[in-house]
Amino acid sequence: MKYWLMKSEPDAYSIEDLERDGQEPWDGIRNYQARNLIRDEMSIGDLALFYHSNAKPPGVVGLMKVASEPEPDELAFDPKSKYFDPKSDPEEPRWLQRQMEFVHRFDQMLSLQDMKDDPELEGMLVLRRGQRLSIQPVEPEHFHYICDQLGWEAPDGDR
DNA sequence: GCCAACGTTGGC
DNA sequence: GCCAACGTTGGC
Repeated sequence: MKYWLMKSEPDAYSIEDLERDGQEPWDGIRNYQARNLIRDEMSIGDLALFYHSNAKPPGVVGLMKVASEPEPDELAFDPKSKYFDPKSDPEEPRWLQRQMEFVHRFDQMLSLQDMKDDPELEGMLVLRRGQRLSIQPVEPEHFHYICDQLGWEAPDGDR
């Protein structure tokens, strides 16, 4: 199993929204590096940290898991969508999404500042200045450490 | 609102 | 293939 960190602006889609919806297509990815990760590297059942970006403060707020194989991102075909991409051919979709399933909302957020202040989390991509990738791989040690900090115990088999 | 860090585009 | 211009992300 691999571990991920996935960003969303809470104004657009928050952990509260995912808790309510249960499952949501993670669409609107328009970066090739992120697309390649969801296409090639993710597997069903992988766990992801839900990260609120552009928030006050930004940070990790919950957990979700990958709940589908890659699917075409239909927004790319919709001229009315802000994610419309005329270069994405429905016969060979350029942009992909995964269904993401709600797992847990932490009682407390682990803010970006908290993470920067913790030497245990040194090296995490999200801490790199100017790092904009909206889907990032997370080291298992970092993932489990964060869950421990937030009082969430992984089910048997997750570690 | 500012700006650093990139990714993308397009002229050449 | 190079690179300048431009656009976006996202912390602050």
